[in-house]
Amino acid sequence: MKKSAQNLSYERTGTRPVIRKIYDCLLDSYGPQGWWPLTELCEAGGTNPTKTGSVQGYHPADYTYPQTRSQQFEIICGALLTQNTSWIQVEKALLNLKDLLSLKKIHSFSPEAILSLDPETLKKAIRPAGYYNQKAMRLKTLACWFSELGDQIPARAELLSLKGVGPETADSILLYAFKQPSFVVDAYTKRIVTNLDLVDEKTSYNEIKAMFEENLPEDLDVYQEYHALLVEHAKKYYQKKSIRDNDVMLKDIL
DNA sequence: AACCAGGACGTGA
DNA sequence: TCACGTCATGGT
Repeated sequence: MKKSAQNLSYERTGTRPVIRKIYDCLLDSYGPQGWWPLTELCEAGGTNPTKTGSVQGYHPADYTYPQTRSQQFEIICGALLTQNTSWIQVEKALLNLKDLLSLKKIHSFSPEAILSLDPETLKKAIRPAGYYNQKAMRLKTLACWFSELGDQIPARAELLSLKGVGPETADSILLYAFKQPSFVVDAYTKRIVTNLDLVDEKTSYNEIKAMFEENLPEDLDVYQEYHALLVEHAKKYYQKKSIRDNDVMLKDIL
C-alpha cells in the first residue's frame, strides 16, 4: 500500500489491528455468509440466512464449494453476470439458462452447453441481468477459455486479459471459483473504507486490495468471508449516502 | 420517478 | 493516468 497520509489517524494503533477488528465485528454481527451462492443449492432448498435482497443458494460456514466443475463454472458465469447488477437478477438469469439447457436434455452446466446456445437464445435467457448483448458474448468468451483451461489455476493477469473481466471479476473468480486467496474489492468495500477514513476517495483498486491482503493472514476462508461480510454490511448502511453516518457500529470500534 | 445494483470498456484529454 | 459516456434490465 502506498505510504501516504491516508491512515494518519491510525498511526498510533496501526492498520493491521483495524482491519482485523472490522472483520471480527462484522462476523460477530452477521455470522458466516455462505458465499458464493449456487443455484443448485437453492433448488435443493438450501440454506437461506436472513439476507438482504437475495434468495437462496448460500452455504454458511461451509468453505468446501465448488465441489464440481459445473459449480465452478457457474461461479465464473455468475461473477460476470453480476457486474453492476443485483444478485437476484443474476439468479434469475442462471435459472433461465439451466431451464433452457434441460429442455435440450443437457443436465450439466458446462462451457460446452453455453457454447451450444445460439446468441439470441442466450441473450433472452440472461436478459434479467442487464447488458445482455455484451454479457452474452463475454459468457461465450469465458466458456471457451474455461473449456480449454483444464485443471490449471489461472493467473490473475490471464483473467484480466479476457474481455469483460476486470479487477473485481478476476478476483471474485480466483477467490470463489478457484479458492485462491485474492481479496475482492467492490464498490461497497471502497465506500466503507473511505467512509471510515482508512483511505481517501482516489485510492486505487489495487491499493485497497493490498491494504487488506497485507493486514490479514493469507487465509482463504477469511478472504471469502470478509468480502461477503462487507457486502452484507454495506447493503444495510451504505446504499443511500444519507445513512452512511449511521455506521456507528464500525466507527465505534476504531 | 429518479436512483441504484456484488463493473468493464473505449475514448479523448 | 483519468474522467466520462456507454451498456440495460428490474427493484425500490
